[in-house]
Amino acid sequence: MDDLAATNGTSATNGADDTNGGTGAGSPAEARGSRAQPKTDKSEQTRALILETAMRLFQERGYEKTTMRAIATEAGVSVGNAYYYFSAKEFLIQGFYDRMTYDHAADARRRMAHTRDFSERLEIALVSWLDTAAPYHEFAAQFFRTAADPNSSLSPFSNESHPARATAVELFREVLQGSELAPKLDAELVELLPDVLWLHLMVVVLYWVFDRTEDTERTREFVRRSTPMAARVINLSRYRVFRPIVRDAKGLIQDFILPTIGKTAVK
Amino acid sequence: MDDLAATNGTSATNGADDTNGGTGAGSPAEARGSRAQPKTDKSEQTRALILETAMRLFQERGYEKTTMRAIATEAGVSVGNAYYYFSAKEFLIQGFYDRMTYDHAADARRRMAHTRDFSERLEIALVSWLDTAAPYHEFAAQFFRTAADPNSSLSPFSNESHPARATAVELFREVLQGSELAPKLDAELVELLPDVLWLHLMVVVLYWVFDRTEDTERTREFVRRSTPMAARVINLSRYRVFRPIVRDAKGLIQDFILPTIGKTAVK
DNA sequence: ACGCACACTTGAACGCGTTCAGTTCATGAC
DNA sequence: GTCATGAACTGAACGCGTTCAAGTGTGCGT
Repeated sequence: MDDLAATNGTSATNGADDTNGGTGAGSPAEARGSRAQPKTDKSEQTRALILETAMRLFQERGYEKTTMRAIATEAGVSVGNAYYYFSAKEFLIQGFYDRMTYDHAADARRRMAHTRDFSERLEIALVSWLDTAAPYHEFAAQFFRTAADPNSSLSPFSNESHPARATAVELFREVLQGSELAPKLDAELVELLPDVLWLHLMVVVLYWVFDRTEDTERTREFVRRSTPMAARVINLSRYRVFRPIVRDAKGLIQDFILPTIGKTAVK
Repeated sequence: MDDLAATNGTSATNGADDTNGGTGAGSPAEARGSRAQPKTDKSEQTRALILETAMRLFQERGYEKTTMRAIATEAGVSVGNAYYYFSAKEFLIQGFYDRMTYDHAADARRRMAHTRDFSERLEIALVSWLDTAAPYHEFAAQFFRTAADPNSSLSPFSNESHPARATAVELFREVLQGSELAPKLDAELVELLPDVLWLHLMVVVLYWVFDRTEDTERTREFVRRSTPMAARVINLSRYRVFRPIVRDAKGLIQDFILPTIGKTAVK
């Protein structure tokens, strides 16, 4: 946990969506999470220091109980300075979220390398998320509340940019592509599935957030049970009987789900 | 909109879940949304006045921009008094939510009375919700954020009591029971489906909250498309080929979904 | 009539997230 | 060197949700 946000950085974070893109017709002069580009090393260090301190305090006391004043004091800066780097408290979560997504993807890749069984790979990917997120379960609830705000840039859906989602979807593409199932499916479905599997993860996350059992054992059981079923449904989709219903489902996903999470429908 | 919360009351709201039930093992001494039972008429009037004022201001300015001070001033009471009736700002939403659920159920029943086609009845129920909720779309986002907090009693899941959910589930039971489909399904499925259909509504609500199109046209299109598909899936479940997968799905729902939303699994 | 209990009401005060007018500091131009 | 520019930083102040010690009223027992 100490290494969280240790590599401060722009990693794969923001590109150049400031100059054009979504900002045009949106709400006027909406403040972004932080400054566009750091000018100095020192700046970058301060930013990292604040983020690190915040993460530590969040874990120690929870999100709501950690005050901006406490973060600033503990980091040895002023409140105003913290706001210079993170334009609101919730943007501190953004850094945390990006980092965790990255860690999860790395861990899942490592763990599922040994098998080509789709169901197993999917389960590994999901369980890996639960393990990665475990230390933060306590304050995840409070942070989830923020993420559920459609106006917040923290929402897992929409709000252009947010490369964390792309990272996660990419992981699920690999879950599928690395399995023996992928070659058996038609190309269009292979194209669609990663996003659907990511949605599966979102459902698991939702379940996890509300899970009050020891070590979130209930969610883990849920994953163990739901994963083979998902695999079975996908597998069955190859058969003729299911053709029409699969077609409908694909249409629904293409027209209504993907656009919502910021993809243009496959033409 | 003027008539919202006009009939102040306990309508079908709380019964007698104060004396026993869920409070036992829960968090210690958690404050309930308001006092248990009103002692006087005047009390009831004041409460209604505050709720009415709050709802009006929420619609005029949005949830966050409406301050407790403004509500109190506008209603001609003190801030403290507002807190005497609603122990937090979010509990004002509770009143709003209860009321809307009730209105929705009444409207949906009226509208679907003329048909016995399941798909049509389901669509009517969903569209009815969209129509009922339409005036509040603007501030629903902010209120949804609150509802997503697992610790909040506003969460649509869990948190025992909350008769609003029971009302909604009951509506979907009628959607099914009043259709020609119900007699064709096995009893167990008929038992399960209302809750699943309610989940369907929750998905629609989620979609709706994020919907920025004019008159939430996109969500309406989503309902038009997803409803027949849901009907088809349920209809197909009767056939032999699907027997094993339906069994699995039922198991998953019984063991993992229903308990989460406060039902004991059907034995 | 008295007083007592308790529902009801008040508004100042607390701690918080956030803002902003200002100060410090580093860097490049001359 | 010195000075201008703007990034980096400061902390008092604002508005908010919420709390609480203290009031006011009302009905009931005696």
